[in-house]
Amino acid sequence: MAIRNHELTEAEWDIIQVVWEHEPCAAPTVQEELVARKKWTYSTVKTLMDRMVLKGLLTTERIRNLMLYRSAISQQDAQRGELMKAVKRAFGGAFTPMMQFMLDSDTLSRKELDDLESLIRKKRRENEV
Amino acid sequence: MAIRNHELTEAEWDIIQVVWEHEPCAAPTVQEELVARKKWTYSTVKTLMDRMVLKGLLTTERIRNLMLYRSAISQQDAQRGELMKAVKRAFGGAFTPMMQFMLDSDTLSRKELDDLESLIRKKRRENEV
DNA sequence: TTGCAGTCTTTACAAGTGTAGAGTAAACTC
DNA sequence: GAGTTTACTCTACACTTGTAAAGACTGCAA
Repeated sequence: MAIRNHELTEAEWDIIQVVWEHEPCAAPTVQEELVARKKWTYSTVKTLMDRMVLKGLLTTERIRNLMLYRSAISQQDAQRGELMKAVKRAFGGAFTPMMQFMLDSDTLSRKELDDLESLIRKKRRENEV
Repeated sequence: MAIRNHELTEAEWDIIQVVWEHEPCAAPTVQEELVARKKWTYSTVKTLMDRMVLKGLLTTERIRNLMLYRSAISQQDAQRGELMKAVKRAFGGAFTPMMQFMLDSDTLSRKELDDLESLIRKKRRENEV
């Protein structure tokens, strides 16, 4: 099973996030969940979801005449894909320059810096064991 | 001057990177630089570049009958935009979860972890001064 | 002064993305 | 069982993105 590059579009991100939270779920559920933020009609959501099935991002199961959707990729995989894409495009594929950039460019708040440092410490302790 | 969200497409990234390196430069220069990797014809490159001018990503200056291009956004801005987009889409807009993810998911090598740690130390020292 | 080399302009087109209306079918309601 | 609701299917359309051919212009070389 190859490591596939899961690239989601903006709209697909909105949808799959609702699916992760509610799966298995039907298209109307997703639409209701998103209508406030996105003002999408049912048709729009349903079309997007069906296209995602074609792409292998969601799966369906028909129960009588209700269509249930599930995610076909994990949140982790999608997150990794998105992150990789950014690193590849903007930083030549290497993480260290990206880190460098974040640290140098006031992208991170002081709090975030603190958090990051303690995350690393923790990680390091785990590894040493 | 608002903080614009500079979102570049894949092809636009390829092009602007050459422009950053050579600016001011003409379209044929960019095409020659990219033809090995991308196999784009002159027409393709020129079309992409002109669209980028319309979008405000590049600027032009006509010198006699040569068109010179310059980037209209800095590499930093573009990098930040790309990073922000990923963080926004995949991690709810917060950096700490993204860091957490990288540390937890074997996205980073040991070397990268080391680098990161020393980057942070350095940053911290600078801040304390 | 005619043609060639280099550059630019115009136009096009297929695939992907966001968006949705209209029609249909099943199911609940009275 | 007829009407209303709910969900689904089919079709469409505009915009963006990647890709490029064809034609036009211009300045230098012979």
